[in-house]
Order: sequence, then structure tokens, then C-alpha cells
Amino acid sequence: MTGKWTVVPHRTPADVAEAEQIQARLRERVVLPAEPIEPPVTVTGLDISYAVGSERAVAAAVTIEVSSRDILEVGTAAGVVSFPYVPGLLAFREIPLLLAALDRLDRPPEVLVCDGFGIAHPRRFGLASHLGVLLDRPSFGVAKNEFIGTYAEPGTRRGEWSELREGDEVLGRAVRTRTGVKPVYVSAGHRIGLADATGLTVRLSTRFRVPEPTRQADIISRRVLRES
DNA sequence: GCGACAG
DNA sequence: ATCTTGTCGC
Repeated sequence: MTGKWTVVPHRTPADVAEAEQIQARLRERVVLPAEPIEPPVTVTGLDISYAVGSERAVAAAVTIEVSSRDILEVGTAAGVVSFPYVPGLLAFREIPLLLAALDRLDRPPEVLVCDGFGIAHPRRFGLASHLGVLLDRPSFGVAKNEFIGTYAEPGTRRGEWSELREGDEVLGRAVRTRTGVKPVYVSAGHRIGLADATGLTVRLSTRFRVPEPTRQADIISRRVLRES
């Protein structure tokens, strides 16, 4: 079931070693522009909900209008995950179902936002980068928890941020989307810079810590899962 | 060797 | 990720 916008097909690897091979090969395709991208009218958020004690899961792709934060379109896909959760290899667990959910959208996504990381990853190729490369679309990640790198606590006000880095290498930002609330961790995935990813993250999260596209994808995937 | 470890 | 309601607090 190759998605209509999938540029690079996905195969589930047989083991961790094969997954890391694929990761290393695809990573070479990542492009991170220094210039701002064309401001998108919509952003498509992605997330997956899992059933307890089984491999059943539901993915949701939710396209949100940036200016209004309204939902424009929803695509979902139920299925069975075929790769275990391994830190650093999350993409191999989630990508098949995410691609299926994206397939259900009529309008091709402009910019993708994932629950997780882009290049802020042990091998600089997290879920957001992986999906961006497969679809050849701009993508970035917004994670709720830290993974790698260190950062200074950002200012307490909404919109303030600090660099997430490993040594001299800037991997992302800890971004305050709500005043006085724990920051989210933003990283570029593919074909987008950190400044754009940060700006979109803040614009898309007005009432809640998590930006609307991934927040709605979380809510909808969870609802569809329990209704199945 | 011992933890830590996106979702 | 997931099991789970109300409740305390800003």
C-alpha cells in the first residue's frame, strides 16, 4: 500500500541492525535550509494510539489551518504494529501506520509535524526526519519529553526558548508554548529550519502545551482506537 | 559496568 | 505508548 505521496517506499526491517542500516542510508537525504520556507497555510499533525497488551494501534493525520487552528481534514488508519519500540528506532514502529493515515487525506500535506524528534536524535535521524525524507515534505518534531542533548531552562514566558545541544552542535530548542508550563522540545526534521519550526509550534499552540495538529491527532487516534 | 532512553 | 477520576491549585 504505497501512499500516493510516498516518494521513498518503506519496508519494516527484520531487526535492529537492518533498521540502523536503513537509517544511515536515508539520513543522507536530509536537507536543512538556512533560509525560511514559504509560510504554510496548513500543517498536518501525526500521532498513534496503542491498545494495551496487544499490537493494535490507530494512527491519525490531522490537517490544521495555521491562521485559525481549525481542523480541515482528518485521516485515520487502524492496524497492527510490526516493530518493537526501541529508543532511537521509533520511526520503524510508527511509519507504516502513519503513511496509511496520510493516504486517507485528500489534500497532500504542506508541512508535517510529528510527536517526537527530528534531527535531535542519537544518529540525527528521528521520526520527523524519516517521514519528511520518505514523503519529501518539510517536517519537524515536537516532543513532550527530552531524549538527548542538554539545555538551559528557557525563560518562563510563552514564546521563550533555549537551545538543545550536544557539545557545539545545535539539535533543537526547548520551547515554552504556555507561560509557566514545562517546555516542548522542537527539532527540525527535513526541509525546514529551527526558526520556522519554532514559530509554527508557538503559533499552533495557544491554549495547550502541545500544538494543535499533534494534539488533535492524539485525541482522534485515541477515540478511533477505543471505538474499534 | 551502571543508568538513561522520543512514543 | 498504556492502566485511570476526581481533585487541588493558579
